[in-house]
Amino acid sequence: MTPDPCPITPVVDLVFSRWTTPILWVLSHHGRLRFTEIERYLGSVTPKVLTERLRRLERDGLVTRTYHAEIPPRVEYEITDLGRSLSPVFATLAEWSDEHLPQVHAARRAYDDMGRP
Amino acid sequence: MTPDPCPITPVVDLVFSRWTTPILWVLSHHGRLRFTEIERYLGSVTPKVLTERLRRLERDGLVTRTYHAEIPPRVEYEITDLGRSLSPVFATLAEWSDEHLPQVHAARRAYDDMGRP
DNA sequence: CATAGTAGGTTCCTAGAAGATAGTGACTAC
DNA sequence: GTAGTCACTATCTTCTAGGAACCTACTATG
Repeated sequence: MTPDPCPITPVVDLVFSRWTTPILWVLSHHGRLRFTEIERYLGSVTPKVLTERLRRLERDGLVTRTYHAEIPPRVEYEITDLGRSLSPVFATLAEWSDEHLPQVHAARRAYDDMGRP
Repeated sequence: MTPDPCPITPVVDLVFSRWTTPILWVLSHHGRLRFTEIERYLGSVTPKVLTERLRRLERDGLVTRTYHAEIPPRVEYEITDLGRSLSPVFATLAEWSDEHLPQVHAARRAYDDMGRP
């Protein structure tokens, strides 16, 4: 009984699952990066999760993975045109954030101060 | 060591956690709704999770909750102006979806067909 | 009188995802 | 021969979303 499901749910699952936006962000701002470089930029992600996310982004066509069979191995990740096409979405979101995020924080303070000790 | 964290992460956590977009969607398209009406529109959400999400949206100032002390009780939820201000974000996202989602599906098919049996 | 139904939840329990920790292979530098 | 590099995997623990059942306080039905 879902007569009117939200039409953007598929995109939300695609683009806004955990770690995907930070990964796309660093790749779009620093170009081609190696695994450990992404890891360092993100700061707190574990290799297991980062591998999972990158594999998924690769499968979805948002990043490319280039493996160089050297010792030690070298793998480079790069954002694709499809991934870059998301930038208007991120821009709109950043704009909303600048304009309205303070209101959210104010609402939270008001809610927390109201009879919930 | 996060010299350049993704600036939209706070908004992503706010707006794109599980069930929040569908909830905002039905509230923006059907106006003032009761708990069970939202439940029916979403179809597969459990009351526990729906309560949690609505409380959080209320705290963040994106929806209002109006309690009528009747028997049986009646509670109405409505989207706020702050919540409505997100519609450009959703519109950009819907647009991207229309234009690029097929490419994502094509990328997935290509990836799955390529040597991963 | 005894069920059954109603609205808006809560309580308890389980399954799956995220996260923390340690290890691997094949080399190089000290 | 010990330590370090890189891109991961393997294993364990925690955390959260989800499922099923129950609650209050009433009304309507048989």
